[in-house]
Amino acid sequence: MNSKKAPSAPLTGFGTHDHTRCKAASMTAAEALCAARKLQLTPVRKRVLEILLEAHEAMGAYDVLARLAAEGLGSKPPVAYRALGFWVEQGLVHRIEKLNAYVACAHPGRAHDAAFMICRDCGRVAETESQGPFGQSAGEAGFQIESLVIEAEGLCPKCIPEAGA
Amino acid sequence: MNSKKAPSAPLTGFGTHDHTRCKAASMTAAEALCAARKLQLTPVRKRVLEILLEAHEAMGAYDVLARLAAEGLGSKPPVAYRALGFWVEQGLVHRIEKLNAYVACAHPGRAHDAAFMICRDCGRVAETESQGPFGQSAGEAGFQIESLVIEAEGLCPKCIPEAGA
DNA sequence: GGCGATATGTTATAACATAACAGTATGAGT
DNA sequence: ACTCATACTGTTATGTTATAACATATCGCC
Repeated sequence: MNSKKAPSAPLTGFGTHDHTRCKAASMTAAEALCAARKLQLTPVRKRVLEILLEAHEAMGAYDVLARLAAEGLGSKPPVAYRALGFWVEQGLVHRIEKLNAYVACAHPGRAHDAAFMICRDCGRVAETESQGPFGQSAGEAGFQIESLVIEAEGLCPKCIPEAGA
Repeated sequence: MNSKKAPSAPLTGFGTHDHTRCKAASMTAAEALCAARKLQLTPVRKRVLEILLEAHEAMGAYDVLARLAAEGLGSKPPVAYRALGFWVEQGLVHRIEKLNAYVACAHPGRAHDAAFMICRDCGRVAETESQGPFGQSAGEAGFQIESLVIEAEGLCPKCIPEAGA
């Protein structure tokens, strides 16, 4: 009985917000970042980030690719994977392992370990920041953490029976 | 310059231990669990769990399948995926999202949210328990968590230059 | 011994990802 | 301007992971 409803308004968190502004802010952050790190903000890269920001949702690599292809910007998987990989490296896009999907970072410009809440009903994804899930145990084990995946699956406020809208 | 060395001794954590005993204990736990929940411990299911316990390492579904096939226990992907899915549902096997792989639970019989440390050099995986990575934020957001993925990638003690063996 | 439920066997294909190499653009140094 | 090195994109081909759908078998129960 999953509703599989499409989001009625674009959102990445579970609340709404001024999306035009957030998109513009992210693109500005991307430009600044590329300039600072002497990286090329090429048409494919730029467009891939825009696509994710416009969707404001987690998208599969092939979904991104389809949009690129529709615009004549590359039609083969490596084109999409390379651009996505570029942004993931730069921290402006996160990969959601549980979904094999990619989402634009909600906090560009700030270094952070992202944590995600994934609604199994509507599919929306909200990004928050991690609270250091390993406590002392990684340090005690002598393990040197380089990257972190934190993803919760469950029901978002709108999809919880009763409590939802 | 990654060494890609195979583990010299079987281990799931980064330390060694009495593996024969841990395997037997897990199989006993599995039998008890199936009896308690009135689930069938069929040959395929049993063998899949044994394979993971013997490997004592994260294995891909197709690796598990290859071993099943070698023993005449099923040669097509769904056979392996179903048995793995069964154990994941029962909590005796965890899926490592970052590796698309499966590993026998190191703490069978205890309900827990698992967290993993994955060495990017030697590929070994250690299981610990989670510290609740979302703090208040999931509750505040009204998100109802049903399952949790926590995976750190980095260097295990043996693979850290200087500090290692 | 027939029925429902559960599990396995099998075919086929979907979905996700990358290796390898060819071509193109850009920028630095001369 | 020329040439070289570097970085990016285009393309082919293939590898890897996963599941839908349906057929067959097995088991417990009445």
